Amino acid sequence: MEFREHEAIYLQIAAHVSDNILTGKWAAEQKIPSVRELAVELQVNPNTVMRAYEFLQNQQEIYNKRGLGFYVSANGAAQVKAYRKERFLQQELPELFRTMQLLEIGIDEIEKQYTIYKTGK
Amino acid sequence: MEFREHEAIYLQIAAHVSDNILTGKWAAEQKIPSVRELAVELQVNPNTVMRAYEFLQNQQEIYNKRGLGFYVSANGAAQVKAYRKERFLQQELPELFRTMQLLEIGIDEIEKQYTIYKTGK
Amino acid sequence: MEFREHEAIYLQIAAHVSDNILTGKWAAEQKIPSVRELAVELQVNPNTVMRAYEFLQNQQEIYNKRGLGFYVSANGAAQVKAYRKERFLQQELPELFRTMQLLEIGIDEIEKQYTIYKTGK
Amino acid sequence: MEFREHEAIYLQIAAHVSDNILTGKWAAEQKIPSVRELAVELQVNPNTVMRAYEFLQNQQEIYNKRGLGFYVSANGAAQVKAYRKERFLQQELPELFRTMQLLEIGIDEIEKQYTIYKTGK
DNA sequence: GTGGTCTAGACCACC
DNA sequence: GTGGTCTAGACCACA
Repeated sequence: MEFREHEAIYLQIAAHVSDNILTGKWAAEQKIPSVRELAVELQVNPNTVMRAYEFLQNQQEIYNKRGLGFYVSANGAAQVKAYRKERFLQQELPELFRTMQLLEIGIDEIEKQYTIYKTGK
Repeated sequence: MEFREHEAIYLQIAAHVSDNILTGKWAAEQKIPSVRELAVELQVNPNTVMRAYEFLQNQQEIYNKRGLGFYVSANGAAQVKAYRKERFLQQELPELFRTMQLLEIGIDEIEKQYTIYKTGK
Repeated sequence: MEFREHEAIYLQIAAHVSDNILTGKWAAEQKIPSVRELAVELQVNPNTVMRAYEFLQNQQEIYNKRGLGFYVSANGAAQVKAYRKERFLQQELPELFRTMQLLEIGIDEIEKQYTIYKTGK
Repeated sequence: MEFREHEAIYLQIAAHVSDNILTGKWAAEQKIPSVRELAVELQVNPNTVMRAYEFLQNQQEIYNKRGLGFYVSANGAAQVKAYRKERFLQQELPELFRTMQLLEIGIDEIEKQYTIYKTGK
């Protein structure tokens, strides 16, 4: 996995884990990779993975069973989805619209690109 | 002007100046506020404004006339716009689409929000 | 290290680092001294070293690993060399020739001085 | 006339005037353009031209007749030439040789470029 | 430990 | 007046 330059690595890891929970790849109550495992896989310092897990624990997407590891929360996926949807509609979208206006890009252009995106996959 | 917590102030200033160039508020070949002026206006240290100007100079949006101050590049607005449009279409939009897919949000939802946004203004 | 009067210190530091990369003293992918270390060694403010490193990063001679330090770019030396060679041939040399003409100095004089230089070392 | 970015304008003007004296375009004891004339021609502030003239006066390449203007010194050309030749041999050339060594450029390459330069003109 | 940002204040060359 | 550089010192996020 390669990391973007300008975002903290632990946040990128958290997002990555979040994605796996959201898509159901890691189901509720299921154990996720140990800190060390993931650290080796991603070639980062274990502390950094730990920080990502702590972050997700604070958001109650995952929880810790002492001595066993981290597990996906019962309603993990739902929670993540609700949280991110909220943020998407309240923050990201308005920002997008502002940018569009500044760059004089119409909603039709977005639709066009969307079609391209969907067919291109 | 108020600054967001998580982004470097000098980058926010640069973005602000960039916007003014993009919208044509500051036309090509026109002088922009001096480092000291803007520093007073924004209530930050002159060094911070200086960093923002350096950044924009590197991107060739503005240039310096020795002893006179900073000026908007001849094709400043066009350049900024082309650069940002490119980035928007190549990077931000695909990312947006990926998020939409993940959150199961359709293009119709975007259109709906867009209408709300436009009428709300 | 002593600094010339008329050139910004941070540029002299950058040139110094560049030389070390060019000569292969600091090999590709190798860590270079931390900002603080070099600041102590050169007896300058850390900010000044930081500016030098920023400059070199912009030129893609070095890059930053978050939390770890600055590293020589993969093709750092090659890039520096190509860049400087280009500049030498395209800019410095023609300027030299113009000066020679103006001062009525022939190529033979250059050769003579070159011999002196090489033997004198 | 266009000015290089990184060198003080008044020094570039001085060099330009010096060239004219050196080549004999402006002969000894002959009047050179007035400060204002040159300022208009070069589109710079008269103060800047004045500074260049002061600089040349210090080097005794030109002198001032009060109320009349600036004149090329009796032995202006000779003086300029001697001064610049000295600097060329003592400073510029050794620097050049050092660069050549660093970039692994031999004297033969210089000769080759010189031939190209001379025939190209 | 690493870089990154910011402030305050100073001094300078240049136009 | 303009930018440009430098220092000292602080605080922060990140690995």
